[in-house]
Amino acid sequence: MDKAFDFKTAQTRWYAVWEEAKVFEAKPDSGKEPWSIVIPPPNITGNLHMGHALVNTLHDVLTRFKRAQGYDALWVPGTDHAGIATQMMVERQLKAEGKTRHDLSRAEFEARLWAWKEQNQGAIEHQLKRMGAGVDWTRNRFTLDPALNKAVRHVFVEAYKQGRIYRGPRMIQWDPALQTALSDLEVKHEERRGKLWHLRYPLADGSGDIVVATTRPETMLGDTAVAVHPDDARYTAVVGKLLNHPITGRQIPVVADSFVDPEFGTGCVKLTPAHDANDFAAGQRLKLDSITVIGFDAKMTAAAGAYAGLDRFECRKRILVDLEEQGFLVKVEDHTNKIALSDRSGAVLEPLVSDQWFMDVKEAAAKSLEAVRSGAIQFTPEHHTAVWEHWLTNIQDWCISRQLVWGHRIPAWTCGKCQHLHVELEAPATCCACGASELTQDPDTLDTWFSSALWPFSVFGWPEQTADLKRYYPTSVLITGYDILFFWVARMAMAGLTWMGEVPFRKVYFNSLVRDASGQKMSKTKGNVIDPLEVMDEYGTDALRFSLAMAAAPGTDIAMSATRLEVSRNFCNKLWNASRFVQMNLGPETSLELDPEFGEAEFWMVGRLKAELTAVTEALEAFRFHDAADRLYHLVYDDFCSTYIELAKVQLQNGTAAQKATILHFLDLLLRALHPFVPFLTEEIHEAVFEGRLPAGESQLIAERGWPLDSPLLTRTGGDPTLVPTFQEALSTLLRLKAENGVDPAKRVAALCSVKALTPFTEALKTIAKLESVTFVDGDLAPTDTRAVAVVTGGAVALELAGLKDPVAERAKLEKEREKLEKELVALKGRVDNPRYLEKAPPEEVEKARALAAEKETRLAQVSALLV
RNA sequence: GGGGAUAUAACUCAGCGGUAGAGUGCUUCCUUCACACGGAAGAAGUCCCAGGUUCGAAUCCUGGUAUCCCCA
Repeated sequence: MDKAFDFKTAQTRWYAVWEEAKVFEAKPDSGKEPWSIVIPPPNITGNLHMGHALVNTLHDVLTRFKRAQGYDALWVPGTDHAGIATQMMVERQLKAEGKTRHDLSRAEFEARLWAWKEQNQGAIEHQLKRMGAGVDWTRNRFTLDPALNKAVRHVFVEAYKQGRIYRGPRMIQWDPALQTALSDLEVKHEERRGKLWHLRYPLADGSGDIVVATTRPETMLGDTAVAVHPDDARYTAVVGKLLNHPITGRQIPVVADSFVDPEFGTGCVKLTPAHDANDFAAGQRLKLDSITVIGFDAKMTAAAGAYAGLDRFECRKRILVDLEEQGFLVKVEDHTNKIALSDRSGAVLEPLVSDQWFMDVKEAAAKSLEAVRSGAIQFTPEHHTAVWEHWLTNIQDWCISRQLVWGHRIPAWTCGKCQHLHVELEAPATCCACGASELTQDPDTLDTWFSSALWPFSVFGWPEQTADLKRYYPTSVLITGYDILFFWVARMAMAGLTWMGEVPFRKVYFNSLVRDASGQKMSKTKGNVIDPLEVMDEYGTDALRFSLAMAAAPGTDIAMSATRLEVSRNFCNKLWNASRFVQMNLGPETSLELDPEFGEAEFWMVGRLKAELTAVTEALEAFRFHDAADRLYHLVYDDFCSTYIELAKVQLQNGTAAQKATILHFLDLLLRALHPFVPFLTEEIHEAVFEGRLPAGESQLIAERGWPLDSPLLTRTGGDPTLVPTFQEALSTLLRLKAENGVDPAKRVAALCSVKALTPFTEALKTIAKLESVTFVDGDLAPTDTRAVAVVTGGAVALELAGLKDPVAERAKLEKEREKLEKELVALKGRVDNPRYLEKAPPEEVEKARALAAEKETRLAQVSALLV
């Protein structure tokens, strides 16, 4: 084995081997219990970013863990067609050629989109392989696959028949840049400094005028009323009167409606039902006319009269000039208002009335609420249930149609002759109402999330009742970012409960956001993006994965940094070198088939392994990835490398094959537990160390081996579990005495020890602490002029330091320890002597406190004795 | 306007009712035969503030303060 772990070689070798061995393929006929998870399908437009790296690491850790535990583990991969994003990419490409999509026919444009998909889909898939993602590629899906399209059409047609999907003119958020409607979720609100203009509207009867306040004067061309609050005494007299519109001269009424906020502006608002969601609703209630003055191109329509053809913002400027000239502009105030922007294009959205398809999701939302309330779906971290409650109880109908080409085309056809609407799975040949054959399909496609919502069952072939569907639905777990709780998780829950009659997943783990080293959100504009592909080249894929797992504490965002990555890279190298050391010293005859031989160190080590592997297993079951990774980190570093290997060095170098086999067994357990986190590293070590040493019938690939907690080795007990910790204490105390007294660490001095139980560790103490000798003494160790003494559990240790001892420093140290012990004892005594404590605290707690107090007291006595 | 989260060592964060923890950084030291991507020793914290519950609170409750996120 090389002196350092060469991650570049390891991480390019093994994926193909695993694929070849079909390690990741589901085994429906294995008789094993199924365990399944579906990937949050990455966009085909995307490249692997830190978010993907995290979510896929966690998926892979869990899937490999479950497979090792003996489940038929299935991780379904796939990609998402990403309607808007993909279309934007291809339109950009066309623009470079000096064309727009309107220069192409729909079929030609679609062909370009598919070509782009074919060219780019491979990128993200390749990047997933680089991460080591153990997905079942034989079940790879794409949201526009014919089978998945069938699922979409099926849902659409059924929901339409049930009245859950309908089409109608509604006020929607229109993106003038992308030329499509958006759902509420695709809108982001931003605060911007604007103005509040106070405009005078004269009463038609000449009895005066009223002043309205508006943030969007250009929409006044579409005013059909002015509204006040019915209880607003200032305006009671004018309700019902007519006004002369300052620009159009049209007469419009003053109406009363309680939606008006009397505190805002003048308490008077103009109503423009065609261009504001509140006004639209008021217009419906009050049966007002609606005049559309801004078109889908964000320019003023013919209805805007003299302003027709102007851009909406240009129109605003012009209209304000005109209002001022004619004396209708009363006042201008600074005003901060929230404006609606397109999450995709960034364009200022225009609320417009438009004919769109909607889905009524009230019933499905109620079912989803119930699923979480009843525990049928469990969230980690739990607090997301509050967000779930809040959103689903206030849910609005979902605008599902998009004016895009790339996506699932709406299966609706209109008869050119009688206008009859057909919603069918397949294109009807003739109109069922009039028999005509001139049917045109709705040009629009569905919101991308419409198909994503069906993902947990469409990937298994639904609506066909496939074997996979029966076996792997509902999936076991969903792991995804909390930022798509509404977009995706809620919609999957609704779809699953509606169409499958069962939750799509039993547990949801919301992973955190990965931020930069200082906790800032990564963004291209800030230039603080950490690219996982570069990280894999620089630190290794295993280091990246381990860093992410270490930091994945539920509910806390991850600050990713070079330091973190270095820690993981160093850890990988440490494990590599410990393995290398073991490997170097194994004779050819050492194998896992030999019966391991146990001594004190082995009993202690197996106890540590048992405790930690149990805790790691529990942590993984509870999605405490950070806890699992952290325990393994310390198990390797502190217990295995720093303590056990040091103790076992003699056996490793000069011991019997059986003694060496014991060490080999421990390494085997560690590697198997670490494999889900660092698959390339462990596979590489497994090959280098265990080739020819595995029991017959055991897989040569660690990816196929079992979870170590089941190992019979872990049931071995015996020895005194306190010995090794006491040895560690004695060792570090002796080293401390050396350091404090300025002794060269390499200088061999004589040591004394009053803890007789440590006799078996004499050689270890001598070797590791570089001592000339270790003499065990009866009774107490008293300090002398040449002897530095320190207290340890069960006794004391000392160094003979003729001419080297620094009595002042040593005394100061002891005094400090005494002070600390006294302070601790006061606190402990205060507790143990308190009758209320004795009465109320649990007995085992009292016992623990008493034992601790006794121990401290002994130690204090020993320290004090040394100070006399 | 509504909802959620976070405040612990210089930094990034665990712990979340019973003696304050990790990694990094810092100080001092070690070219020791697996590893300097290493080893040893050490210093370092009114656990945001104020109340309350409790025998006992960094941990639970209430109210502040600060920061972040989401929804309208």
